Amino acid sequence: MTRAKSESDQEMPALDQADLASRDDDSARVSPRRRPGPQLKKGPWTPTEDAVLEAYVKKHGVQNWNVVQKDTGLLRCGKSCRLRWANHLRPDLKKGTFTKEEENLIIKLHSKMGNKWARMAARLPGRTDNEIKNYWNTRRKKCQRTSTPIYPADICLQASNEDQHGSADFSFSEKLANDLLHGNGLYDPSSTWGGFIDDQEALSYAPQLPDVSFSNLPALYFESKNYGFMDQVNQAEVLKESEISFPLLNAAINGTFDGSHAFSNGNFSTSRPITGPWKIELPSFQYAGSDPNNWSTYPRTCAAQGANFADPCMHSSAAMASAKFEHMCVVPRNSGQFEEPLPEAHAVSSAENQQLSVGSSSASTGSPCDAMVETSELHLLEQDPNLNALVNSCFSAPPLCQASPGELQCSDFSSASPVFGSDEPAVPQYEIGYLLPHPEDSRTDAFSHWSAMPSVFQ
DNA sequence: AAATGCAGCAACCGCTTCGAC
DNA sequence: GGTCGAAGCGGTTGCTGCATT
Repeated sequence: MTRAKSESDQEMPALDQADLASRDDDSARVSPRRRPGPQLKKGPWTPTEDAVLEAYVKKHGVQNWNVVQKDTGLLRCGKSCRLRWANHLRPDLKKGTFTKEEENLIIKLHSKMGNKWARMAARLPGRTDNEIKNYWNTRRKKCQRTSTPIYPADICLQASNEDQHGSADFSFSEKLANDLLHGNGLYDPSSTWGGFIDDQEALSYAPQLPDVSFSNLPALYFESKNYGFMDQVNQAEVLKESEISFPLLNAAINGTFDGSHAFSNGNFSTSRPITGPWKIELPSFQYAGSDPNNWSTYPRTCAAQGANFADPCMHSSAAMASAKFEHMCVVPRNSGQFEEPLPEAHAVSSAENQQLSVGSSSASTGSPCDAMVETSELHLLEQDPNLNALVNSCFSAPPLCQASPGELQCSDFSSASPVFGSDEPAVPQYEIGYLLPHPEDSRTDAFSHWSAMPSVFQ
C-alpha cells in the first residue's frame, strides 16, 4: 500500500549505512528485542531500504537472507528481507487489483484448497500468498456483511466439473472436500433442501463422502501424503519406512488383517477396539477452534444458525441441508467461520462423525443455540427419513457413538490412552475418543485430526 | 472542519518443514 | 538419529487513507 510513501524519506537515497542507520532514530520502529548485534528495524520499509535490498539481490541473487542483512547493512532480519523481496520487490510481481479472472480462480482454488495461500499463489503468476490471503479475508468480511455466499454457485460448479473431467490436478482428497462442499449448500443459495435430497446429482456426491472403505485406506494415506504418483510397491515401501505404525494400513496393503472386528462389510468401523501398536503423529493442519470447549458444539451451533437463518450467509433452504450435514461433522471450523471449505479430513470424517454429532447433542457448552439444537435441529437427522436413508446408504459402519451424551468426552485419547507411550497393551478407545480429543488438550488443532479417522494418515 | 469508523494492506510473529552437519 | 539454522507458511496485528457523520 502506501505505508512506505507515508515515510518522510520519499527521495531516492544514497545507499550507505549511515543513511540507513540515521533512519532508525524513529525508536518506535526499532524492535524492542535485545539481540546481539545491531538492533533491527521493524515497520514499513523505506525506499532506501528497498533500493539496497533490490540492488543486492539483483547482484547476488537470492541465497541466504541472513547474509543479505549482514552484507548490506540493512537493519532488517533476513526473514524480513525475504518477505519484502517476495511480496514487493520481485520483478515478476503483478501490481494492482485482482482481475475478475484472478478473483474467480481464487474462489475456485479456495473452495478446493482452503487457506493454502502459497499453493494458490503458485497458480496465480505474479501474485503473492499475502495478497491472496488479504484478498480473501477482505472478501470474507464483505460477504459476511452483505449476507452473500462466499462461494458463488457458478464458480464452484465449474470447479467441480473440471474435477470430474480430470482437468484439474487436485488430489483425490481435495476432490472429496469439494464433493462435500456440494452437499453443504453454502455456495449455492438457489438450491433447496428438498431439491437436494431429490437431486440425483447432489445425491451422487454423498456416497463419496464416506469412501473410507478398508481397501481405500492406503490410497487415502498416500493421497494425503502426496504419494499419489507412486505405485503400490513404492507406497508399501514408504509405508514400511514410515514412522507410522498403522496396522490397518499395513493390513490393507498386505492384504491381511487379523485384528479385531473393526471392519464391517468392508468398511472401516470405529465402533470396536483395534488392538496393536498405534503411533500416530499429530499433523500440522491447523483447524483450531479458539475455544476447546466449544469445538465439539460448534457445528451444531452453526447448524442451528443455519436452520434459523441466523447466519446471514445461510439464508436459503439449502442452509438446512448444510445444517444437517454439519451435524455430521464435529470438526471445529477455523475461527468458527462459516465459509471454510471442507478440507480432506473434514470431508471423510463427516460421514463417520455424523452419528456422533447427533449423539453428542447434550455435550453442550451453554451456547445460546444449544437449546435450539436440542429441541429442533438435533434430531432432524434421525427424524428425516430421506436424510436418514441417505446417510444409512452412505455409511454402513455401525454407529460411532452409542454412549449417552454425558459420556461423550470420556476418552482422553491424546493423553491417557495406552496407545501413546504406555507399556500396557493398547486398546484405543477411539470409539469416541479419537473423534473427541480431550477438551483440555491445548493443541486445539489436534482436534481436527482426531475428528476424522482418515486424517490420521496425514 | 473535525471526529470517528472502517476497509485494505504491509509487516510481524510463531510455528512447521527442510536440509546440512 | 539429533541438533541447528534457514526458509516457508499461515494467522494476526497495526497502520494508513478514505468515507461517513
